[in-house]
Amino acid sequence: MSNVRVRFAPSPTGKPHTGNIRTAVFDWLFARHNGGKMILRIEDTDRERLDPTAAEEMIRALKWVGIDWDEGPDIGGPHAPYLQSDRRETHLEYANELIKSGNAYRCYCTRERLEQLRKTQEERGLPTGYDRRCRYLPPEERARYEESGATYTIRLAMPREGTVTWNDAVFGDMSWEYRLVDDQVIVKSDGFALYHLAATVDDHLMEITHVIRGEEWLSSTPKHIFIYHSLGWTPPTFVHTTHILGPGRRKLSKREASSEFMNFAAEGYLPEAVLNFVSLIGWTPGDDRELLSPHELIESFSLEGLVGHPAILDEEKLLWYNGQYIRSLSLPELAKRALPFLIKSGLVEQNPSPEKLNYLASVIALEQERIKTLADVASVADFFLLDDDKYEFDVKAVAKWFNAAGVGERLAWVREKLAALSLFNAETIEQVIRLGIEKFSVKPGEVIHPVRVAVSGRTVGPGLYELIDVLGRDRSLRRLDRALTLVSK
RNA sequence: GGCGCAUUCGUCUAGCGGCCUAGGACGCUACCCUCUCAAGGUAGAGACCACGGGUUCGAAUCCCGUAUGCGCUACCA
Repeated sequence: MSNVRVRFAPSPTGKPHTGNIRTAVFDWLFARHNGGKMILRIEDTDRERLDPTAAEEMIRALKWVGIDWDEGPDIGGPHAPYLQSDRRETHLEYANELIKSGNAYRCYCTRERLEQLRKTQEERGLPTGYDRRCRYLPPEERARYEESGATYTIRLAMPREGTVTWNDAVFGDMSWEYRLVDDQVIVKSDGFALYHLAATVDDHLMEITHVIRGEEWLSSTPKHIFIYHSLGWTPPTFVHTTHILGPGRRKLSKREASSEFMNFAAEGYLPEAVLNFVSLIGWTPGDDRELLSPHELIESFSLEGLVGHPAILDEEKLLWYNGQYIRSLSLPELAKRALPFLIKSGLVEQNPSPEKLNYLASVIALEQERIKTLADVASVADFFLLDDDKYEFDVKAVAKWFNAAGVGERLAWVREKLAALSLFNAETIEQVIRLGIEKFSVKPGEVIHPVRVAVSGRTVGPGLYELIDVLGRDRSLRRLDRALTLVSK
């Protein structure tokens, strides 16, 4: 399949949804796996729901997660335009062709009549749908409508009998009775084509070979196939992907942070982790691998691995992925990515000096295996960045370690020894602590823990010797002094 | 209501008739490592394969029914 062409066709009606992006990911992996083309098309035919910033945000989200495309509204391509509203004339052209061949017709019914119709159908427990009044309009009545200049929509004249079949790449052999399919409106009274027509025409004209889209489209595929056939075209392969659900197997609601895709970026997730995670929701490489680089994802991707049932997005697992990727990052890279989060939390100034950047790197080196998101750096390493008289002491930590007998004496002793050290590094610091343990004949923890609380304010964190080393002698001594004032005499 | 799709550990999934007394991962528990927290390592608990019928020498795997969930049923996508 070297001529594979797939398209991701979002409608710009709001913030990018995780489900949308996952579909884009599948498109992209499939295109790249086959050496085909990835096309971005913006389906903005719904002028009422249009959100002017949505397309940009979509592009930003796609780029963030690492997806690129070969043709699109931003870069053009051989099948331009890629903004669906710019293709209006083309859609109309084919709508008229459908009318000419008797596969579509103008419908003059008012919205009011349609609403009334639906209401009675619902009341009587009948299947809802258009009653095809205008399809069988007497010629003279039709002429009257035309002369009066009445507005109209264009509807598909669906076959009243027969069955349509196709092979869905995910769900396998599908078959549908045509008589159950409604005479769908394909052109609105405002002259814009509806999805069914627009997408079908564009997909064909853009030579799309595989239509990868959400399973909500499964039920309308018969309409699309009917359009393809009516126009004498060959339908593409349909690939209907199942939905991503929220906790409780409910639809991923806007309430869930994970539904809005770029929240992942804001929360400090790495794009490569998100890509890996999202790829594995509803798709499996077929083996036991969990950690796959973008390259490996592309290499392993196949339609056969697509799963036929919806999946719940498990944020705990995403967190694990993120931790894995954070630990695999080089130090400079991690520092670079964490910096914006530090700045945002006010721990680091806007344009830090090279010295500060250096210090940051050594801090992050100590915390790398302790964080799961970039945002965690701020909470876990704040004491490194706060002034020596500003970092906070954890109340419980103080209560536990500063009240024991002899703590003040040990802390003061350590303070003096550290001050006297000619060479100040993790190794010599450890020697001091060890010496203290021996001198006071106490358990290691009885020296180590109070010192840790003294210099960091808490009981958890990196190894004490490295911690003090990074903090530096002057700051450590100041902190020890500050802690001494808190120790019960 | 009609039509369609789905149903394996809490979660993501492997499985495409015998290799399954159902495998992996996240999470959970215990232990090891250790100055704490992590990370890492080891072990464990966790699924009567939704339920009921078939088909077959043999079914998680094929067929039918039921239940449940989801989707579609718009001049939204």
